[in-house]
Amino acid sequence: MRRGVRRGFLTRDPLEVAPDLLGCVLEATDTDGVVRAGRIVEVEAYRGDEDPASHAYRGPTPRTEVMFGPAGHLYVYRSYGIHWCSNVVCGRVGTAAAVLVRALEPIAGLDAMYGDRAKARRDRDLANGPGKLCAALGITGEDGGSDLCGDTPSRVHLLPRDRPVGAVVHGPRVGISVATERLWRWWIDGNPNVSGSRRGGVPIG
DNA sequence: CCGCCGATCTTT
DNA sequence: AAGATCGGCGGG
Repeated sequence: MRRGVRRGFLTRDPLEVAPDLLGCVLEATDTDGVVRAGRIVEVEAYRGDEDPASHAYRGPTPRTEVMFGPAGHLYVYRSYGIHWCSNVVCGRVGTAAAVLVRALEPIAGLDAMYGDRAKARRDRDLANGPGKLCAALGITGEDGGSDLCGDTPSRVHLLPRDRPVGAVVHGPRVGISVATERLWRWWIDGNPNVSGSRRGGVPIG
């Protein structure tokens, strides 16, 4: 049977998908067979064709190719030569929409996560940033293109919400120098696992 | 708590 | 040459 969210849930505009991903669970089975998982608490939307902050803004390249494909796959990129970062591809084939997963609340495999996050002292330090959560789940460039919906074999999956999500706020995306006026970052208000720069949030709606 | 900066790889 | 980051260090 299928494991993961329905692909149709992701075949929408990233501005709709992003807040809907809060509370969903990102899960990865590591090389020892240990399941590591966390609840998504912070996301950012990137809309390739008209978004100068998107890696896909200038059209497809070998790196960004997966973003132009079907929704529900994983786009992984190298950040500052050191970290890996994970995005959920969404939207229709031919568009380059994606949602960057910025932070998780760890819920399974915490002991294994500490093994790959030597600097973490508390649970909330394990995955409170896009590079940290990839390390915590053991996601690398080799996982790029994985099917998160589970229709084809994959060690990384995106699962539906397992509980209601509290108040959601949004604000500017982190670490970009263009299109900073767009409030395309969403997070769960007050959640201790949200990444460092969480100021400036305003209620949505 | 805050700001600065180096590490190190991919793309332009 | 710059970047969708992180963590160590120094100062307040």
